[in-house]
Amino acid sequence: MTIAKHPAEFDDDTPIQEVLTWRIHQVHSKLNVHASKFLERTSGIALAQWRIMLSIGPEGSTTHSEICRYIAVDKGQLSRSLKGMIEEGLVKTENDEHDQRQQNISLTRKGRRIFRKTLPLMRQRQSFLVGALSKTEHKAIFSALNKLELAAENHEFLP
Amino acid sequence: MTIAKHPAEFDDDTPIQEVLTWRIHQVHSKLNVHASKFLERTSGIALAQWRIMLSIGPEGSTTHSEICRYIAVDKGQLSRSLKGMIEEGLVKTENDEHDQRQQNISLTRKGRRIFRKTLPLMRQRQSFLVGALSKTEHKAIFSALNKLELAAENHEFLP
DNA sequence: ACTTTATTGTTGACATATCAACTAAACTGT
DNA sequence: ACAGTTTAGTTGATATGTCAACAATAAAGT
Repeated sequence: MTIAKHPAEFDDDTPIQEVLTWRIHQVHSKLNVHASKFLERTSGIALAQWRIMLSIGPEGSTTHSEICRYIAVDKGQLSRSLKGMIEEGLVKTENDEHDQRQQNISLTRKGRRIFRKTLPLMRQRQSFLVGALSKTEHKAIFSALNKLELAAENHEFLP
Repeated sequence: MTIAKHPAEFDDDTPIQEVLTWRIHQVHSKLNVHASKFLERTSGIALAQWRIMLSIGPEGSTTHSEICRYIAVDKGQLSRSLKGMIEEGLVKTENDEHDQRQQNISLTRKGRRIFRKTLPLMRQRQSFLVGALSKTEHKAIFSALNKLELAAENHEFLP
């Protein structure tokens, strides 16, 4: 059997820095830091909060479970995040008339103000990041991500 | 100002599913789940533990700070992870003769056994994932990730 | 020599993620 | 009408990530 000769040589001639899943992990982490700082400084909100606000939208109202589906966040996590956001006055909830189990969630005036301010900034940021890529890279990274996602969901490779 | 008309429409005509950083977040998360399950089932170790073992290598010995640099993990986190791994008998430490501050970390016999078993499996997994990509996509995703990483580290876009 | 600074690793505090148990309400099928 | 099942959301337990304070040692500057 062949064995990595030195720390972080994942394959005989492939240092860990060139292992795809590792790269995704690293870049994801840095993008996260970047987004969090950016949001913190421009709007004083957390990344998780921004995603939730984006799910709700400035006018609309949604429910917990819709948000969960949309941004694929754990419902427990969401419940706690929303609690914080209500305390901060970003969102408000009211019980649904027709289904006593669910709540309609919407932005408060303050939440809307922040949303309107933040959306174009986040768009600019996205343009800045994507602007670093060529057309080819841009297309390729999306289709590559799609394929990786499918492969990761595929149980074929899970014992 | 233009505003998303509906939940999760990040840009006028761009649903959140097509926002690059969001896609990276999602795919990363699924790859993480996949890797964790895979490691759990094949070797009974956690992803963080595998990364650490990979940093140490089967023969070599390293220090905390080297591992931190290598896999970019927090030193506090690493300290705790190693404590667990020592309890589980995967790694051992001994004080460095020349520098009383640092410890030399190496795999135990058991750790080596698991490492040797796991490395080829993880390579296979990587091949499986990367095998889903075309040559073009493969090249493009790496260069795209590099550029995104640079852009994210760039402070130009941080207020 | 000796004061200052930098590095190594541990620990505490706190935020975030993941998973599972639980209650209440709504739906389903008989 | 009503037993069984599903769905909505809350809460608890536990793991992981992030950040800062700290003690011990080493290295650098004077």
